[in-house]
Amino acid sequence: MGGIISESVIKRLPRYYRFLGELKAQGRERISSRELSERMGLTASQIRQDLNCFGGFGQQGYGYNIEVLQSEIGQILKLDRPKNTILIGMGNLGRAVAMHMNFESKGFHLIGLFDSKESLVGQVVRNQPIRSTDTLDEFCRENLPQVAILCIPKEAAEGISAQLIKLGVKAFWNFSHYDIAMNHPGVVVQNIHFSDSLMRLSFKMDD
Amino acid sequence: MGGIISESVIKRLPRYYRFLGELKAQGRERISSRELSERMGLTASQIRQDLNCFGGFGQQGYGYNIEVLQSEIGQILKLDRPKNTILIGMGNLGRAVAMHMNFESKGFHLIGLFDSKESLVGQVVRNQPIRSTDTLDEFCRENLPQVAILCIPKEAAEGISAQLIKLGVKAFWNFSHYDIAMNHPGVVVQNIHFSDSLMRLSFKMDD
DNA sequence: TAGATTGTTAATCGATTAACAATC
DNA sequence: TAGATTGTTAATCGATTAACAATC
Repeated sequence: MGGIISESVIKRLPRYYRFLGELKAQGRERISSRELSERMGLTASQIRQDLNCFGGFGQQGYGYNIEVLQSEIGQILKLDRPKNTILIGMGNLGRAVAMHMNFESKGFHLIGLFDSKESLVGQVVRNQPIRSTDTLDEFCRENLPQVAILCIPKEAAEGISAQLIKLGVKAFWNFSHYDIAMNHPGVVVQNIHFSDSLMRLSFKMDD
Repeated sequence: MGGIISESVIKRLPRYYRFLGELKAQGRERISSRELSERMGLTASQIRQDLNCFGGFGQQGYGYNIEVLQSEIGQILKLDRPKNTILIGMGNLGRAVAMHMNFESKGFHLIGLFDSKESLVGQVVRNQPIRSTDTLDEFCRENLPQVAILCIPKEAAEGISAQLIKLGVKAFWNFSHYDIAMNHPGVVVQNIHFSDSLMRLSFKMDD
């Protein structure tokens, strides 16, 4: 409890959070590790092991209170903490990410949108003006974003990420193929690599 | 060699493919497992183990020929095989996926775009008309897509995926939170769950 | 109390790393 | 040939599963 949490456990936490949210929405009050395991396609053992990395949230003979457990996991995931966030790159992908995601429910406050293309600057997306990347330094010094979402090509990502790290950005949601984590150890990164996912899909298809 | 490949190995294959592609683009001809391991942040042992799941692509005392190895991995990933693909859901996300992805280079031929919203039907994206989901059955019987990309909400995904599986779709690239794999064992699925990734990012941020 | 189900320890399984003989 | 580096076997490490005493 409280020690270093393995990547395997971290990967499963958001899924627990989602499943518990659904159960809560269905009006369910309690659930056993066995029933949850059947719904999620895991073993009951694994669920109990995972949860006990963080504390004893259950009760013998009863199981887990769904609302309490979901809320606990939400706190473990720090979804309640406000995280000032900027998004760089307002092409198709950046636009979709900006419009599509429910950032606020996870504590990510989207405070700035940026693009280097002058023709996009000034356009309004999600009630926010697209700003020029020329103003990035100034904006960051004033607003101290902690998180940056990179929807830019690999070549641009190298420079921008170095710049942002200097300006105090500590976490990246990275849609580019530039390997931030490799080049800047200590920074927190989650990658979304569409093409890797597509290739794995291709691999798994029948012969 | 040729046996069952573990998920851990499958996850790394696209990354090998990408790194080798870059080395090739740089004009490099050969590389040792040691040098590749340093560039990728892995151990040389792991690389050799991974590759030897599929065959002996290297040569003692020399290393690996970059072009040959990349091409071999491409074949292992079946990127050369044509895969007729449809995309369901042309909201912000579907649009971005349709415009942004370089499908063709991985063998995915995008042959149809669909949405249930009548106001979108007829619009042209990426040189293709958006079709009504009412015409899905007919279209699939005529064109036999093997892959479907789902950019629709959870509620819609349940029905659409069942429908598509009946129509012979064998693989899904799933952006929804509906758990296709769980409900339809035997079907091939790769999920992209943005919000799970965001939650993991949140978790990893400093306290 | 009896039944259920947790928290936790021990056993198993699989993946990663190390070592080294084979060989280019 | 000597040096380099693979392919592969053995050792280690970590994650998953099983088992069960604790306890609600």
